[in-house]
Amino acid sequence: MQKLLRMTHQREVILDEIKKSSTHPTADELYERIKKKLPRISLATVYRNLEIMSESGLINKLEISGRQKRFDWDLDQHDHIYCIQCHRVDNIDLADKKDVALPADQNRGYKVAGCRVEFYGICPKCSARSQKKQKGESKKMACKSKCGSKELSEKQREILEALAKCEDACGSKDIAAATSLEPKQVSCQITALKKKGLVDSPVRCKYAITGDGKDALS
Amino acid sequence: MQKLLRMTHQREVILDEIKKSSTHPTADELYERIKKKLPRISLATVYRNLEIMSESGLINKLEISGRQKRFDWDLDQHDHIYCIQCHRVDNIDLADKKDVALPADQNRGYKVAGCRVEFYGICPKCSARSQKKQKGESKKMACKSKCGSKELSEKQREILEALAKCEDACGSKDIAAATSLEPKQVSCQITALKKKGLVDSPVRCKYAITGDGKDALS
DNA sequence: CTTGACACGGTAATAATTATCAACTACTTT
DNA sequence: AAAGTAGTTGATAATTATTACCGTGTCAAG
Repeated sequence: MQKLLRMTHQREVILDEIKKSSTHPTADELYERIKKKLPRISLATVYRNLEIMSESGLINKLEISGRQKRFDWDLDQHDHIYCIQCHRVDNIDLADKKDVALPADQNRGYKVAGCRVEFYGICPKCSARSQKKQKGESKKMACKSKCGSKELSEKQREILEALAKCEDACGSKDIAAATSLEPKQVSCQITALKKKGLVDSPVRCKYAITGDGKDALS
Repeated sequence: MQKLLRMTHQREVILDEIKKSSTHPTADELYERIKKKLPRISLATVYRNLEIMSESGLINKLEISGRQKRFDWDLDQHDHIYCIQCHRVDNIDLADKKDVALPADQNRGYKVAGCRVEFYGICPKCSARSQKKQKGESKKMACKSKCGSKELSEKQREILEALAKCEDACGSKDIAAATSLEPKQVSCQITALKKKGLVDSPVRCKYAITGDGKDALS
């Protein structure tokens, strides 16, 4: 029934790379690592083979809440804990998992195929990091993604540079004057910059650049 | 700390629509329903407000394995079971959930914020459906989504009719223009139609109706 | 040595979501 | 009430992660 699968060089290298990882790498992470050994490999090949290998039971595909899929060489039953900030995933071993059985009257007619228990929280690294810079409230922005909206548009950069020059907080009119942008555009961009945590508003309607904002400029 | 949020008409309607649903609708599903009441609303507004409302605790955002996010008006702690075929999500109530505590020696340094228990299986509708047509090999396609069936949705019929009128293959943009559907919807539906064999693609990115497709129209 | 199934790399397409932005509306201050 | 600021909206572009497509290449069986 199970089709024999050809063990190509690419597949060997992919499998090898997964077996080496203690974390649960994403397709993308694996691709980056594998490229060093097989510079000509295609991202599509990595995805394709991860899918094929997980279907044929050589590896496990993890579906952790709402993010990229991750792959695991450990085929034994175990559960996971993940970091809501950096999204790393670690293994956990739940001894009393069998207690979490679905009462028969609760299955709503489903043919139950399995159960996943997922813990979530903040990993050691992230809690260390957030202690360092707990001054900025930036809960969401903490490490939402590698480049998630960190990039500045031309207008935003212009505004930030203008703000960097001012010693104290200034109103959007001042900024508009300093940047040759229209006032309307300024207030719109200020909002965006505030969301990114690069600008804050110490007084109503006055804005100043934050530490992060200065960092973003350099 | 929590900013008061302005209850606009759009937000009212969105909230209202969620409260009405017994299922756990996706942003897209909500958009489709809301459009009937507010034809001018933008999909972005729906996404934006779902995010804002879940952040401010008016609704709950569900992160079920590897698919679209879903939204829930029920703020009480409860868990879910989902169908691995049609991806519907139902509530379950786990009395003995507290037994699934993470042993202190297992937390791997995480500050644990919570735990999610997810059951999965095949929902009553899907198991009924797969019994009926177990002849067809189609393992994956069995009932991948509502458009897995032989029935034509309104949109699909519209697209097929448009294609029937064209002599030669045309791109999805042309179809979108001819049908007054949004291009996104068109390409999604085209894919479904291709899988059903009612449409094929003689040239990359160009589509034409097949014999079966013509039959399906009559 | 042909044949055909499978696999590869490159790239376009897709799906879901998020970002940007100009126009607008609702609040606050005067 | 006027003026200005903050927050919202619709339209659309962009992004992220993944999958589909396609022409070419490889390998093993007949």
